[in-house]
Parts: sequence; structure tokens; C-alpha cells
Amino acid sequence: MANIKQIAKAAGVSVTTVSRVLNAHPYVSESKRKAVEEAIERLHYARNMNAVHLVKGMTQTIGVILPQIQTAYFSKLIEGIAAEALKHNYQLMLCQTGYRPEEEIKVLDLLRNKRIDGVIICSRSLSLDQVEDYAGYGPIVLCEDVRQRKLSSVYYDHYASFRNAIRYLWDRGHRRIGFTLNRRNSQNSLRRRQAYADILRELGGEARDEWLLDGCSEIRDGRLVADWLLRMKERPTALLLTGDEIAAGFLVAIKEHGFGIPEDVAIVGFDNQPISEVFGITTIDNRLLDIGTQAFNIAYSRIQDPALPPVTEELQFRLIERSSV
Amino acid sequence: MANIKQIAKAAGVSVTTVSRVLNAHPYVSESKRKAVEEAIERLHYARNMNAVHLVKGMTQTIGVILPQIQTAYFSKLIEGIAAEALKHNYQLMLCQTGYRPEEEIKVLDLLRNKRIDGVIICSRSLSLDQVEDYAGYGPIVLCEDVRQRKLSSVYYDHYASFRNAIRYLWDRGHRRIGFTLNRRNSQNSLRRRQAYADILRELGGEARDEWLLDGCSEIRDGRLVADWLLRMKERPTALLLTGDEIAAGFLVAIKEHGFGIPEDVAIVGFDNQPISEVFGITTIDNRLLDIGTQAFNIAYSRIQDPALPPVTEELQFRLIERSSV
DNA sequence: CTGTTAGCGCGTTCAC
DNA sequence: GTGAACGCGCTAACAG
Repeated sequence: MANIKQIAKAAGVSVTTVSRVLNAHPYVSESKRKAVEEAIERLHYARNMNAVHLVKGMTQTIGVILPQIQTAYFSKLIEGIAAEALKHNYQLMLCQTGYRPEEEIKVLDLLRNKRIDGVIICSRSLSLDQVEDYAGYGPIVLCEDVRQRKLSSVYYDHYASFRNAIRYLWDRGHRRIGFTLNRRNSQNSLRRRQAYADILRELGGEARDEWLLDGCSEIRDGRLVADWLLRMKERPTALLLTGDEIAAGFLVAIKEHGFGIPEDVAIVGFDNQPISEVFGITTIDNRLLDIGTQAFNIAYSRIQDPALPPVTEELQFRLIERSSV
Repeated sequence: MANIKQIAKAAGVSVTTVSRVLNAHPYVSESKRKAVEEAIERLHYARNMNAVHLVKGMTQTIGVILPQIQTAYFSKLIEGIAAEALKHNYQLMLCQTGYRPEEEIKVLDLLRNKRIDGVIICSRSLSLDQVEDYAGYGPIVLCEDVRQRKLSSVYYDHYASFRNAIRYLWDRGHRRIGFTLNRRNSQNSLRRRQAYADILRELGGEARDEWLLDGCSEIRDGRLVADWLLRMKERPTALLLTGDEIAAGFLVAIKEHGFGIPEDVAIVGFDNQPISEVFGITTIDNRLLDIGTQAFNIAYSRIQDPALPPVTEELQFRLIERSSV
């Protein structure tokens, strides 16, 4: 495995010159360039990027913290990040942390240790203060609404989208509205619960605790939601399901019990996943792809220019009407 | 950002000693160890891993080539890889290549350039010979049945599973059997087509070209399958759908046309995804999780001991009976 | 047990 | 246009 020195010798030039052609620098005579290229070819030279990274202090790699890859929500987010990373010739270090704080720390340590140039946090269990401790080592971008001095973030307004969806159901005559959550006390969940409470108070509607079910995230959970609904004495006539997979799972399960959608229960999903299209589920398009794209761009621009201050960017959601309400 | 030299000075020892405590080597007196640890703490020292990688010639990172992350099939495969990587404290560089040869090459070049220690190829468009050219730079594991001298592979038997599924349908009275494929001419698809032809010849059944539809991979495609079926004069009474998402999409679409499953069309899916459980779809469990696990382990063991020869490992599929046949 | 020193492979001033 | 030489930060002989 040849190194730059051997190429230099083989081409009859100095290592500097080799380095210059390697990095497409100007001021190299055509003849020497040719000689170097020929030597590279002949000796099957491949640069050792670890040396480059050491010298440059950068790795052209961004780390991504997410609890689970195998979840439609995160897959879509990654898709957005990955597409943008490709454009800028960056690599992605995907770190599935399962919401384990130790694992999340490990990823932040990759940043400290200069293995990655920046971090995108799709979802976390660490406190913001803990995350902020690492802000000095490189840009950190969160996919949620945080306004912490040293952290950037991109998100869509969970609060407004939830209000909006409930209002939508209310306007269509629904007075008993229930909803699910993933993690009961995540930032996003708290915002949603607040929105639920606020809008129903404003509308003079009822907001019952028993109409909330948490711990729902995948398609299987749709069945749990159905069971939960069936067990209730006073059932909601409409449900906000935080994830189209859950919505689809619920739809299938509840139909088995003879319920019609939307006649017996109306549902609104989230994420605008392909599955919602197939089932005609009305859903909130929360721009996951765009959030991923922006998350990368924010990190990238701050890697290029570390002087740039953190930013917070809000994306507009939209409600996609289909036939489940 | 302190370096090892400064820590040495601060602790009043040599860099070697610092390195020793950093790497948990024996033969360091308790007092010096304490001093070093204290200095590390006090100066907020963090190792620059690029220097370590340069010196060691390894990066504790494995690259994964896959066309798409946002696909249930690959997500599940990644899940298996990631879980195992975590155990061995390895990082994953996920490279979404979209079946673009240039992108696949770029990943193999990461291996040449020593940015990663090994590569797992979930699916590819490069020829095996092209891939094999890189075998000298580190272990390469494919998730398909290849028996190339320098490449390892893990897979389940597509041929046998397809035969098996068709036999299963045949035994239940189906004589007109259709199927879908993802990429028409991928290795796996070729094996499946062969299995289809072989088993039907053996059974004395009919194998029609028009009963094959390719280019299907996601849930939306289920609708295409339904349209395709409806357009036919002589329709298959049973379908093998190469992906549970497709199967689910098809099921929904065909029911809209008043077809019953399995009465009017029987279906068998692939992958044993959660969605198949929800819909009660009979499916082939192709052990994606285990394939991922093994792929990592094969790569890992060969990184530890480069002298180990490539291996080919076959995993047993199983048919999971539910209610779609 | 501990320190000196020579690399690992490459980018980059700076002088020519 | 070109090259000598230093430095990036760390590991590992080797000598003691």
C-alpha cells in the first residue's frame, strides 16, 4: 500500500507536488502532473484519509442520533438528511441509540473526539443542558423546537398542527376527541397535550385524560388503540393518531369490529407516509423530508463557517384531506 | 483543545504513560494513573481519534451499501447490523446509493482510503468482479448468495423459498399462480424466476410470462398489482408478492374492487414485517434481522483476523401461515 | 514500571 | 512552479 512519499519518488517529484495534484491545486506543470498521475495509477495509490482528517481536523462526516432506524418516521427524516449529505459529499454516521443516554453521550463524544464534524439529533433522551455541553466541539442540530443558546434546531410547529387538527375535527361536528402519543413526556408530546388542552378550552369543549393513550408508535399499536377505544364507556368520535402507521393499524383493527371510518370514528394521522395514501387517511404532512434537509444544511453551513450563530427554523405543516374524517 | 503532550506535562509524566492509561494498559503505578486522570479531567482532554486511526490503520467503522434506507426491507436489515455493531462498539457508515454504480464505488473507495474497516453490501448494481477488486482492502460481505472467491455472503435461499411458497399454494388447489419482483434482473430475482419455472414444470403446472409483474417494491405498488391483475383475462388465483408492504397495498386495493382474500385471490408476502401481522398475511420469514447480524459478524471477525477466508452462510427461511391463503 | 523517540501519511508554510 | 521541512496527535518499540 503505497504512500505519498513513494508516489513522489516514483514520479520524480516532491511530496508537495503530489499533494498538489491530489488536491487539484493550481501551479503544477502539465508534465509533472502527468508523471504523478501515472505513478498513482501504476502503484494503485489510495490516499489514507485518516492522515488527511488528522491534519485538517475534519472528517467530512456527520453523526445522526436517533432511537430507531426501523421506524417510518425516522426513515423519512434520514432520507432527507442523506439526500442532502450526498450533494455535499458528506458521509453519515448513523447511531441508533434506543433512547439510552449512554449511547447518546457516545455519539456526542464522537464529536469531541473529532470523528465527526457535527451532529443531528432526531430525538433524544438527554437533557438539553447535557447536549449543550458539547456545543463547543461542533454544530449540533435538533429536530425539535428548542431555543437553547448554543444549539440549532429545525422543526414544524407541533403545537399549532395539533390545534389545527383538533379544530378541523371540531368544525366537522366532533365533540369527543381523543389522541395518542408516543413518549408521554417528550418535548413534542408536552406541546401536543398543551395544544389539546388549550384549543378545547377555547372552544368550550371537553378534554378528558382518559381520551389520551400514550406509548404508541408502530403499526401493531393500532390494535392497542382499538382495544382501548372499545373498552371506553364514552368513546371519542374522532382520534388524532400520532403516526400514520398507528392510524393504519387502528383502521384495520377497528374495522374488524364492524366500525366504519369515518362514520363511527374519524381519524387524522401524522407524517404523510405512503401508507396513509393507500388507506385514504387524512393526515398532517409535517415535512419530515424537509426537516432532514434543513438539519443537514444548518450543520453543514456551520461546519464551513464556525462563526455562524445557531439558528432555529420553523417549517409549515399542512393538513392533507383524504377520506378518514 | 489539549493534546496528549500537554496532559503529560500537566501530570508530570511522559506521553507514553498517558497513552497507557488512555488505553487501559497494565504496568502503570496507581499514583501516576491518578495524576493523569486528574489532568485529563482538569483540561477537558479528549483524544483525537483521527490520530489513533492513522496509527492503527483501523477506524472501528463499517460501511453499509444499500440503495434506500426508507424501505422496510432494508430498515430491518440495518436493524440487525446495527444491533450487532453496537455490541462490538463499532460505528456504522450508512451509504444510500440508489443503485448508482458511482455511489457504490465511492463506498468501496472509503475502504481503500481506510475510512472504514469493512463493507456490507445489502444490495448492489455493481458487478461482482468490480466488487471483488476491492476485496484486498478489507472484508466485504454481501447479503445474497454469491460464491466469489474473495467475497463473503449471508443469505437465505431465495430459490428454495420461492419453490416452497409455490408448492404451498399448489397444494391448496391453486393452478394459476402469479408473482411480482422488485428489480427484474437482480440475482435474487433471477433465482426466483428460475424457481417458479422449475417447480411448475415439475408439478405440470403452467408458468406464464404475463403472470409476472416487476418493478414492485413499496406499499403504493400494491395498487399497481391490483390494476394489473384486474386487467388480465385469465387471472391468477394466487399471488406471491415479494414484500409485505406490496402485499398489504394490494390487499387494500383489491378489496376496494370487491375481491375477497383468500377466496378470490390468495396471497403470500415476504419479509414477515409487522404489517403482515396486522393484515393476517401469510408470509415468508426470510430472517432479515439474522442476516444483518451475521453480515456484521462475518465482517467483524475478518477485521480482527484478516487471515480468515471468506465464508458463505445460508439461513433457513420459514413460511408463516396466517389467513391470506 | 517509565520515558525517549521514531514513525503513521499527509497538508502546508516558506524560501528558492 | 517547486521542494525541504515541520506539524497534526497518538502508539509502540526499545532502552532503561
